[in-house]
Amino acid sequence: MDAKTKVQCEARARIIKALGHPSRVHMVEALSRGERCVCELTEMVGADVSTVSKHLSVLKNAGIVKDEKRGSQVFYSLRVPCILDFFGCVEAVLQANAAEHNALMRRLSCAAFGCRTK
Amino acid sequence: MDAKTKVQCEARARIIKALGHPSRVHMVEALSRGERCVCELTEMVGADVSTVSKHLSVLKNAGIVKDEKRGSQVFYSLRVPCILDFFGCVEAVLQANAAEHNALMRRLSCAAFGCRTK
DNA sequence: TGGCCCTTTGGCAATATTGCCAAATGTTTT
DNA sequence: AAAACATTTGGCAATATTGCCAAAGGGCCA
Repeated sequence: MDAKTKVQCEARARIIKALGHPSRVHMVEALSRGERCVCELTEMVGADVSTVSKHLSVLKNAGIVKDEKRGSQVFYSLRVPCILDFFGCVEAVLQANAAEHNALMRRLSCAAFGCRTK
Repeated sequence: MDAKTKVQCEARARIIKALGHPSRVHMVEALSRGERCVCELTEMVGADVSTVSKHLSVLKNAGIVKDEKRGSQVFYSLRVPCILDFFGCVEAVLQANAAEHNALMRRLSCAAFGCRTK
């Protein structure tokens, strides 16, 4: 793998990795519907404020969200709207997984109860 | 966060996380251009075969790729084509990051050399 | 059968991530 | 100024990820 490709893959992976956590997925999804302050996100996620703050800084360092201080609160919002394309494809993978799971279940129950397969 | 949302976010994060590694990004990108055997991917990534095999099993467990054994080789391919939408958005984030980085550099060099800003 | 590929698995040490508490910082209110 | 609130940071233990080596299948061919 040549040096340039390596740097490129690392840059991409860094961004994707930042999205790879349940709480962060949840927060990004909420942010796609509009800005939120840390307190709102904290309430939503149900973890310690400090934990949420650190999650947000991961997203911020990756360039996925931006923050804006207003008074004593900090509001976060998506920096790039297309993040949702992401989730569209994730959904497609999940559906494929579910379909396969169903097929497996069908086969298993055929094996157990002796239904006829081609 | 209610139980259903939690499960949903975990499922999504699991898939995204599987893509969050430089070697895996590289491999998925290659696979988007067609199937590849483990040996090809190994050569491409430049790591130990066992390492590559483990990366592939991460992608497979997430439902991102599928494998097919032919003779003594195993060929991997994408299971869901839209994975590329992913990279499209990642690219957008990278560009936003680069733009911001440039703006920062401009400001810094103004500060250092005293150019005029509005 | 024996030897040679291709691939996966087990094991392990190095490293990174996560989440909480406590404490620090900055802001608004009393 | 003190109290109350919103957020970030430092520290730390628990956990997960990563990558190599060694070893274990399977398949192919002489």
